[in-house]
Amino acid sequence: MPELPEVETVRRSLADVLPGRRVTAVDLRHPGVIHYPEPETFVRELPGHTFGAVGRRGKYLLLELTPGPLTLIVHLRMTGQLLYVPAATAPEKHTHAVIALDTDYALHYKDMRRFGGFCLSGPDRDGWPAGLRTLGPEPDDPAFTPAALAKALHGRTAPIKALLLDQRIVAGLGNIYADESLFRAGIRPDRAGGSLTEAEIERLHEAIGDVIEHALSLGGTSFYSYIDAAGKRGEFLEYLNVYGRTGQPCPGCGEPVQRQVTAGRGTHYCGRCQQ
DNA sequence: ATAGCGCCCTGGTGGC
DNA sequence: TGCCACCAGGGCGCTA
Repeated sequence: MPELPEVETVRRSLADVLPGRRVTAVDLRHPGVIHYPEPETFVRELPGHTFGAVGRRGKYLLLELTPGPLTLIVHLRMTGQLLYVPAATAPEKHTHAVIALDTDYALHYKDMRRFGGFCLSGPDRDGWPAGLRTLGPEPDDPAFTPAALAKALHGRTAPIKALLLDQRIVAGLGNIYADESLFRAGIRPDRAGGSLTEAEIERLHEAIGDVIEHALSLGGTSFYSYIDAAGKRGEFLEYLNVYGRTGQPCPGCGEPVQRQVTAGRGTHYCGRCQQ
C-alpha cells in the first residue's frame, strides 16, 4: 500500500521523464477512477496539456500542467500504480486509464481495487480534494517539531495509532509506517494520544522521521502490489520490525509480535518493547 | 470538535 | 473440488 515513501519514489521516477511531455489522448477504460471532473470532461480537457513539475504532498501526487494553472492529482490509495511504459504496452486487466504522450511512452493507471484515482483541478477550485486542503505537515517539514506534535496530541483520547493515521496531524503515514514508528518509539499503539509524555512524543517524532527516511532510501516497501513508475519494487520489506510479522519474534526482545485491531486497522506491536 | 464505524473494491485464504 | 464468508485498508461521509 503506497504511503509517503512509496509515493515519493513514484514521484521521483516520474520527475525524470514526464516534464515536457504532452498528452495526446486519454483512453478511459473505467470511468470510475476519475473523481473530478466528469469523466467525459476529463477525457476532453486533458489532451493538449503538457506536464510540468511532478510534485507530492502526503500521499497525493501533483502533476502540474500547462497551460494552467491546472494539476492532475493522483491518489494511489491501496493498490494503485502509475506506470510509465512503452506506448505499445497492452493494457492489463486492471489498467483503467491510458494517457498517451507525444513520445514512445504512455502513462498507465492500474488499480486492482479501484480505490484510487484522478482529479483534474487547481488549488482553491472545485475538485481540489478536501483532504489535500487540510493536510498536515510533511514529516521532514521544519514546522513538524516535537512541540507541534505535542500540541496536536494534547487532550486527545483516540489511540495514538489513529492519530498517526490522521493526515491532518502529519501527512503521509499509513498502516505500515504508523506501526513501525510506534515500535521504534516503544509506544503501545492503543495508548490515548493525550497520554504520551514529552519524552515519548520526542521519541515518536524522531522515529517517524527515521522510519520514513530509511524507507525512502530503499524505495519504499512492496508489501502487496506496490511498484514505482518504472516497475521497480521497494526494498524496505526486510527491515519491517512488526508490520505483517504477527507471531514472529520481536527483533528487540524475541517475544512474538502481536496483532490487534486498533483504529479499525490491523495493528502490529511488541507487548514487551512497547509500553 | 472528536471518536468510531461503515463503505468502496477484488484477489487471496481458510473452513467445510 | 467447489463454494463462500471473510479479510486487507486510505480516505471520506456519517452518526452520536
